[in-house]
Amino acid sequence: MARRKLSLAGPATLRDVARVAGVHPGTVSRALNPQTRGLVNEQTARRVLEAAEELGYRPNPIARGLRTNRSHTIGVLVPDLMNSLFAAVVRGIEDGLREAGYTPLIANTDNDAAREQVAFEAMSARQVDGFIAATAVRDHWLLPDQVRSGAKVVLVNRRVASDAIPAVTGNDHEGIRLAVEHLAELGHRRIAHVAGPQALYTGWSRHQGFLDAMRALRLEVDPSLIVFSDAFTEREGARCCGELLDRRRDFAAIVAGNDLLALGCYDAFEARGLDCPGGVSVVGYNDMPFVDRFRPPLTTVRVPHYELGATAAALMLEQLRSREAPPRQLLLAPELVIRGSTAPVAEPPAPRASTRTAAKSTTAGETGTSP
Amino acid sequence: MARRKLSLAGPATLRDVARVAGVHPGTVSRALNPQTRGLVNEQTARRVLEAAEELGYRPNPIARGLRTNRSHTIGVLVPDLMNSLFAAVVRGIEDGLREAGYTPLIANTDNDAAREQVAFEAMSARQVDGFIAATAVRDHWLLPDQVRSGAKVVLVNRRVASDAIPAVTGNDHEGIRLAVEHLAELGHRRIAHVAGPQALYTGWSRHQGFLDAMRALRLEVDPSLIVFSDAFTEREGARCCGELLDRRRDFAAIVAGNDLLALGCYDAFEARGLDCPGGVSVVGYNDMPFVDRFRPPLTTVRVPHYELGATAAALMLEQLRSREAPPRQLLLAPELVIRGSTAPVAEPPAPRASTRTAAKSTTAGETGTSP
DNA sequence: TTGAAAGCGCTAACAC
DNA sequence: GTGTTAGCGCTTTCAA
Repeated sequence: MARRKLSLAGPATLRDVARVAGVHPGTVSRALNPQTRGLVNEQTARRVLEAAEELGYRPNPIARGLRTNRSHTIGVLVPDLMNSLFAAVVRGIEDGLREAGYTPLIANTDNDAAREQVAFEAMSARQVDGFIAATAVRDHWLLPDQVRSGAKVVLVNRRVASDAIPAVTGNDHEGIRLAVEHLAELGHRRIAHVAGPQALYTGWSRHQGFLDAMRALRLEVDPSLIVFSDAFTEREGARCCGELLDRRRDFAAIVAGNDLLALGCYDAFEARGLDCPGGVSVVGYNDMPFVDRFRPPLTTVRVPHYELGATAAALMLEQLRSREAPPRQLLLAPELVIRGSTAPVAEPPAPRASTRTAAKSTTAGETGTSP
Repeated sequence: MARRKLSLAGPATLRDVARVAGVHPGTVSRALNPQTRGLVNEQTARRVLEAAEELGYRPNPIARGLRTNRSHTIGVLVPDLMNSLFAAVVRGIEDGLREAGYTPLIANTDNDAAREQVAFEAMSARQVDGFIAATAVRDHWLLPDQVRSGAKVVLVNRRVASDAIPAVTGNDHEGIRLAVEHLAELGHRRIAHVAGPQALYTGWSRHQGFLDAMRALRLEVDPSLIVFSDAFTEREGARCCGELLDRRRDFAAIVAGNDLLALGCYDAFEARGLDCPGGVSVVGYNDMPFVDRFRPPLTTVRVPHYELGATAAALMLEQLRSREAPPRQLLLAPELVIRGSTAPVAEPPAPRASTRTAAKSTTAGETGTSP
C-alpha cells in the first residue's frame, strides 16, 4: 500500500517499475499488457505486477496513444445535451463504451454545420478512434468525405440511404404507424400532421411514415392537413397547429413530429379555447421525461433512447475490432404510450370518409408494444 | 486547398511542414506556436504558415501533451447527465472552456463513490489538467487527498467548509429565503419542509437555509413539520409529503428541496384528495424544464445552472493560468418564479402563530431577483 | 524469454 | 534567428 516513488515527482513510469522489478522496461510493457503477457516468464510477470502494484503504476494512455495511434477515445457529436433525448443517448453510449475501455469525447453542435465541422476537426486532432454522430441533419458533410477517408463513423438517431455506414435508429415508420392506428381506432378519419423540419432526419422519416401509415389504412392524405415546422420546438408547434386550426376545423386528431411540437399544439388549442382531448386529440413522439405530467398527460410514442446509444456504442466497438465488420443498420422498436391527450371522435367523421369501423377499442394506461 | 501529403499516409506532421518550408522542425514549432512566434523571423514564419496551410497541418495534441504534461482537457464529474440540471451545467462548462482551447471529458457517477473514484483515476491517467466536480456528495473523498496532492479542482453546485477550493454554487440560502418569504407574504405561518438528502450538499444547504429563513421571519420552526427524503426523487417526495400529511394537517404550505420532491408532493396531494394550491401550497427548487406545464404550474426557485457551469469553467481557467490564483468561492443569485402552486392561506393561520402581517403583496409572473 | 534500440510528434534547453 | 539535440512514456521490431 505504500506509495513511495522512485522518480522524483509525478506518477510512476514504466521505467520505475522496471527498476524495481529488476527487468528491462520492454519486459514490463509486455508483462503488463494482457495481449503480450504470454511472451513473458510467469515468474517475471508476477514480479513485474507486484512492482507495478507497489508503485501504484498507471499506464499513461497519452504516451501509449502516441505510439499506437489509438486513443481509446470516441468522438460523440450531439445537437444539444440539454435536450433530454440526447442526454439519454449519450449515457447509453458512455455506458456501452466503458467496459471496452473507451471514453466518449462529447461535443454539442446545436445542429450547426460549422460548429460540427470544428468539433470534428478538434476531435480528429485529438486522435479519436471513431465518431458516433447523433446529429440529425440530412445530407450531411460528414459522410461522403470522412467515412471514405477511413474514419470510423456510426450514426445514431438517423441513417442515410447508403448501406455503407452503420446506424441505429428508432423505427419511426413503425412508431408513426402505431400513432395513426391508435387514432384510427378511436374513430378518427381525418388526421392532421404537424411535421418536424424536413432537413432533420427524424422530421423527414416521421413524415414519410405518416404518409405510408395513412395510405395503409386507406385514409385520405390531405396536403392541407400537413404543416411543416422549422424546428422541433414548442413555439413552432404552436405556430403550425395554429395555422392548421385557422385553415379548417374538420379534423379532430393530430400526429405531431415530436413531443415539443405536441406541446405547442396544446398552446394553440388553449389560445383558441379548444379542449384536448375533447375537441381534438394529439399524439407526440419520444416520450420525454414529464410529458405524463402535462395537462393533459401526453399520449406519445416512446423511443428507447438509452438503448439507441448503447447499441451505437456496440456497433462502434464492432467496427473498431475488425476492419471488415459489416456495417449493420439497426432499427429499435418504439412503443405507443396511451395517456390523456387522445380520445374518440366527438363529431362523426367528415362526410367523404369511408365508414370503416375501428377494429377494436383500446384501454387506457399501459400499452401496445410493437414486436 | 490541395491536400496532398508528403508523408505516405496519415496527417501531415511538423516534419513535413519543415521539409516544405525548408526549415528545421524546431523552427516550425516556434513559428506555429503564438507564444514563441516572436522568436522567429517574420519572413520565415510566413513561409512556415503557408506550408502548414498547404499541407493541412493540424498539430497533434497527444504528442504535445506528452512533452508538456498538459492535455488541455478537463475532467468533469457529474451525477447524471439525464438530469437536465446537470446537462445545463455541463453545457455551461463546455462553452466556458471552449474558447480557451480546453475540452471537457465527462463522466457520470450516479452519486456512487466507487464509480466516481474509478472515473477520477481514469481521468487522471488521461492526464487531465484539472477536475470540475458537480457531484454533490458532502464529506467527499476527492478533497483531502487529491487537492492537496496538487490536482486542480473546482466545485460546482456544492462547496466545502475549507476556503482552499474554488467553488461556484447557487445561493441556496437566498433562494430558500425567497421561497419562505413568498409563502409568508401569502399569509402562511406554519410552513413545512420536505428536505433533500442531507448527505448531498444541496439538500443540506437548503435545509439550513430553511431554518434560517424561518427564524429571520420569526416563524416557528416545528421539527414535526420537517421530513428528510432519502433521494431527490418524485417517489421520495410523495413518501415524505404523505408522512407529513398523515401526521398533521394544520399547515398549508410546503417548501420542497427541489422540483422533483415538489412533484412528489403533487402525488401525495392527489392521493389524499387535496387541492393545490387551494388546500396546500408548494414551492419547488431549480426550475427544471417543463415545470411550468405541470398541473398546477410549479412555483419554484430558478437556479442559473448554465451560468454555474460557465463560471466553474472560468474559475478553472484562472487556476490553470496562474499557480497562485486565489481560490474564489462564488454564489450565484437565484430567482423566485411564481406560478400556480402557491396561493394565500384559505383558513386562518394556526392559533399560536403571531399576527405579523405580510409586508407587501407580490405580483404574479416574473419576479424578485437577489442582488 | 528478455534486452537493446528506435521512434511515435512534439517542445525546449542549448548552441551556433 | 535558427539548427541541434534530447527526451516526454510507451510499444515494438530485432537480436541475443
